Amino acid sequence: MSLRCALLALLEARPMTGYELAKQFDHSAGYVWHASHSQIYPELRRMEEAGLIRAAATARGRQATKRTYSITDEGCSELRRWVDEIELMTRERSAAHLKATYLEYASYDAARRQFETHLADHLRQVAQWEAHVEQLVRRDTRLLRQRLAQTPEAAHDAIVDYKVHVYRGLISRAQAEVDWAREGLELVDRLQEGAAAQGADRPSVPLARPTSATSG
Amino acid sequence: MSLRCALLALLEARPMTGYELAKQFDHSAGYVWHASHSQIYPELRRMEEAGLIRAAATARGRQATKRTYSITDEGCSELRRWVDEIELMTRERSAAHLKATYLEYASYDAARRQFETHLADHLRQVAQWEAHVEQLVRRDTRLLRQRLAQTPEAAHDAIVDYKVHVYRGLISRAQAEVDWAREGLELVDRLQEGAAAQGADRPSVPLARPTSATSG
DNA sequence: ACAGCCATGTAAGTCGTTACATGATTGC
DNA sequence: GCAATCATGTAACGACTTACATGGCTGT
Repeated sequence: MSLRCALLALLEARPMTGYELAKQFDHSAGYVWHASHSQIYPELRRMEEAGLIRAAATARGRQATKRTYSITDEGCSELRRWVDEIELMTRERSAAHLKATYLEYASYDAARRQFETHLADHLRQVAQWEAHVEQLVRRDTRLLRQRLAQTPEAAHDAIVDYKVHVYRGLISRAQAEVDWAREGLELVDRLQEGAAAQGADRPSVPLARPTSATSG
Repeated sequence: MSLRCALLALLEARPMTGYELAKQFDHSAGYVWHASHSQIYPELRRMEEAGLIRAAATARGRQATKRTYSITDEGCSELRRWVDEIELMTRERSAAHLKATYLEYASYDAARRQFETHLADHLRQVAQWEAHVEQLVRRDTRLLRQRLAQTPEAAHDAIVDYKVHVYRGLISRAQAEVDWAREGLELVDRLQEGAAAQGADRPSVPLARPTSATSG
């Protein structure tokens, strides 16, 4: 449902081709919900079949056709229905945190690399989102301008403020990840220093322990 | 790979049945990586086939058999390989944030309910994780005691500290979500007050706009 | 006898990824 | 002519969800 409604929301701003939609998922929309073109094209077909969007097909060359989708009234209703419905929380599933739980099996270097990567990734995200927030407050992304242009001025603050609030939220969450990674690096240093007497390259957790019976 | 390695890590502490593993995913392990029994049972079979774990089958009644799995040397190697490998960041995909981006289409009440649910969900998570951290620092979860019992004392700090660090990290991230939800509620209030002159129940974003051509 | 937990599975369907595959248009 | 970008798809696979389905054991 999320991909479907993300597409509806984008098309509410202006009609677009699948290709243009896919590109939006490489920035703006994709900063909060990622999707690849191989997922988008079939979904658009299903949405068209469901009457949520309508395609205007134009010929390109002799075989190819370009399909420009626009939202229908039914699509708008669906969008409204979706935003009014409360979104249930998904269960936690963080590969990075899962792995970090078991870093005692890793070498200190591997543990450090893990946190360094995490740090770099989230710093990059913070920068990206911060740039986007700046664009939003200046109201100068193409899509936002189009959306504002077709909306009474009384609604402009709401449109902008909700988006700014979302990206600021993502920034503080990512900032929490940045801090976590930095503290992780300090932790690895501390653990390695603490174990310096032994001079081991990793905490001495045995690889294969005596299992009850090594039969079979 | 994450589910597989989460299972391996659990079995490294002690042999368990699929049922016991599934229960671990309702607490501890499940606090960072959730999985249901219908996912766990087939995965265990595949892991057994791959030689990562070994099952000890015991009869229950005339038809049923109980399978207690333990990790093999190969499984331990796989676990080591996994922790030493860096975990790539997954692309952002947050349904709550996506929806919040488009709350201008929702009524103020719906927007408020959205943030209230988000707030409640994450407060619950914070409480859960904080309780778990306390257990970890006191070193009194069954699994942790078993893991420590079979490990040289020099490694105990690493085992505990990495886990504590993970859950503290999840707590600050969840705390960021809590703050975000609270600020969201304030934002809705502010927007509604700002629009009070009009007395509308939601920002005046038209449901169905004039599409280029309402043909078909 | 019944409830509640222990224990194990399957089936259908959704969602998402990676890789494969093709062709058109624009600008240099 | 070539590269970049525009444009649209399919196929195979893997991950996950929800629902269905069964049976055993323990204590009251």
